[in-house]
Amino acid sequence: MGELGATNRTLPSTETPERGVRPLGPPRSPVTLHAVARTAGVSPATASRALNGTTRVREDLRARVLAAADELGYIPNAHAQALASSSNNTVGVICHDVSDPYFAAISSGVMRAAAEHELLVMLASTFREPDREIAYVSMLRAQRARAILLIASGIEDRSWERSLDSELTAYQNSGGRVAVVSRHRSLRVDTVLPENRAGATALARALLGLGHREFAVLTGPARLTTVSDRLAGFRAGLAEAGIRLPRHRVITGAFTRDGGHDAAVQLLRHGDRPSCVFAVTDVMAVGALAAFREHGLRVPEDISLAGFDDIPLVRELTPPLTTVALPLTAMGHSAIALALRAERGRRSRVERVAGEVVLRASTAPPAPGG
Amino acid sequence: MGELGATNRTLPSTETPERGVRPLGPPRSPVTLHAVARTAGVSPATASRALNGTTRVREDLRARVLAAADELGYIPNAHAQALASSSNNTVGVICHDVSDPYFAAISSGVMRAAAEHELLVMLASTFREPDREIAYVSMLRAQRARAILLIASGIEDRSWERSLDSELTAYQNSGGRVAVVSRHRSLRVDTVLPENRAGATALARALLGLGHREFAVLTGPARLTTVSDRLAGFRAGLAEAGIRLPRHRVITGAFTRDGGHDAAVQLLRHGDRPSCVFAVTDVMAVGALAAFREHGLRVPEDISLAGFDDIPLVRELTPPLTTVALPLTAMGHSAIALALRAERGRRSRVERVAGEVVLRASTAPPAPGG
DNA sequence: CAGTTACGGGAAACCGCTTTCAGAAAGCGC
DNA sequence: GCGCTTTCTGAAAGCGGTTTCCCGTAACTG
Repeated sequence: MGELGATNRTLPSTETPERGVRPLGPPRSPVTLHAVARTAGVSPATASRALNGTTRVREDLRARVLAAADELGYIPNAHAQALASSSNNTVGVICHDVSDPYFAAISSGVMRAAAEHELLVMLASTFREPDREIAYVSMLRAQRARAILLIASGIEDRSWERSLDSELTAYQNSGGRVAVVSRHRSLRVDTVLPENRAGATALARALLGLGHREFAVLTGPARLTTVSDRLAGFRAGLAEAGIRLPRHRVITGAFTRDGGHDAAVQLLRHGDRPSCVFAVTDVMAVGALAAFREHGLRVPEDISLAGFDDIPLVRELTPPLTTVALPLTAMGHSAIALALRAERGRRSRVERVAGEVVLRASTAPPAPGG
Repeated sequence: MGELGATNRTLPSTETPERGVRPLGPPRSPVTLHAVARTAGVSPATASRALNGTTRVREDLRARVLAAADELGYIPNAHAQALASSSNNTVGVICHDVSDPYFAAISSGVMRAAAEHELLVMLASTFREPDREIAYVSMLRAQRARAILLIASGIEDRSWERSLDSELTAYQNSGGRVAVVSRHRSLRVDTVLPENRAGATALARALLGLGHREFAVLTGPARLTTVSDRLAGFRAGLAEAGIRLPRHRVITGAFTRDGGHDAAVQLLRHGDRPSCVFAVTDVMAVGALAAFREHGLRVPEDISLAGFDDIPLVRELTPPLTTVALPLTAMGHSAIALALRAERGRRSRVERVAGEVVLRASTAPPAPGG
């Protein structure tokens, strides 16, 4: 493919005989720093200094350079800059699925922080394929990204995870910074981690406070600490009231809306119905809510439902969802801050963020006859 | 809310003089192609060729190079590659707000297409600040991105839009490709454009078919063709039944959930209530639904509500929203395809995608006593 | 007024890779 | 066995900047 000569208007008959590709202007070659320097009547070195302000430059020269740059429409070549200065201002963000509202909320904070720091964000979506995740880390390494953010990135397969870890370690050894949001990792990386246990325990207490005694939990892949912590925390909360969670009331599903839906369906198939269901993520809860409705159950009259995360969407549901609210946007923001601060020679560390139980209409005291 | 510094509990003593920054491995300098070539006993040129497969290389040499690269953990420097070959594989995507579900759905397709083409996506969020939009185009120019995608990017201010246009044109003149999704632009750019008029007209017909005669529309900024086309299409549909839309029944709000909410509130303040409301985007409809509920109106018993776009979220609402469904993910995918195809010397063009009316429970025949 | 010092600008090396260009080696026909 | 192609390989010239190093000049010192 014709990667070169991207601007060949003059090639008459190579490809199809289409004409008029370029509407206006000649195929002028890109304006380089040298060109700017020449029209300003200074050396490239001076032009560079004037543009970047790294060193004092006589005011009149500086003005001439700036004028020339402006006149020529000079745009520095970021690749050349990166190469020469061996530094750049890009960060990579890797997530499973850009359309997941959980990710969207976090990345909103990431984008804000990136804007504040004048960083360019390279976003990669793995579609939950582990090899893709590794490939992206590799690509970001090639780009010499200043930091890589793994958002809610969990690989369930042990061996894939190993290669991911080694890739990340290699990246760190070459000076890169890794920050993980909302996942525990064995690596020494900056981490923004919700208080999953405590949050789930608090939620359990709140639900107990409503009078519930019969619970079920819809969980995700057990290997993820997010799941196990929330489950453990919830169990701990129930235990305080002497309540145990029977095995058959813990249903595992995929970490998606449909996973929640299917888990809920499976639960209902049992016949015996808990009075209250906790889905370990809001996204799963959304699916569960739909499933309950399909089965003719009213929430919260027939069954209470609670989630975790407080993605914006759950406020629009009917009924709005009780959940453990996490400052998702702030978490994304923190991740960048952490990674950047780390650059200044800090050792990696974990920032824990608390969740807050928000009782909404999806939970209510159990029906008397329940 | 405290977007910054969310919850740092672990701060030991702010800027303490920490040691032991690099946990393992010496600060080995990055492995270059030359190093690979040296350990393979060939010239850098050959190493490059072996790695990239641009030219035939004797099999044993090729093997040695590959082995050396693997052993040394060689990762090419993308900047150097880009500089030397004056080409790269990055595309830029500019949107208002990454957490907007409309964007999320589209960008999901973008990411998929990017993965297929082995492209790296640089994502920029403008937060609806026009200067930011321009700044990002400039940054993407500096990065020599192969293409820039503008997703639902509309600037309401004329003068800002002019500078954006000139920036984009300059980019095109230097060989860049611009693709716009879901916005009409005067520039000669590749465009993926929904059939907003036809979709809205079809929706109007469907609503008329339910028996409605009293309508209101919640619109966005009038300068955006998305808005004006949908409004005009809706009007045209109503006109077929001899119905006109009174001025006071067309309320303008921001293109957001809250904008829809506020517009709905404003509408209700009028006292006289239409039997059916059309929000020009689903996102606005979500806000409107909430507003109706706050005012004690039942949807669809008291008032019907329809949207446009079919973002995934509206299926989870109660009632699910009637809307004009757009293949959002496919649109994002197309945008990349369009931009890439364009590189091969095609002139820019417009791809129109049809919307399909999906009647859900948020619309019903008007109440008899209406 | 001579001797330093400080300051700012230019030449050139270099960042890490790709890609001509030309030469060496190998293959071929006669 | 000789001359001509055909294949590969290596040397070297960039790609477009940044930055070191050095030098000329102006400013400062006694």
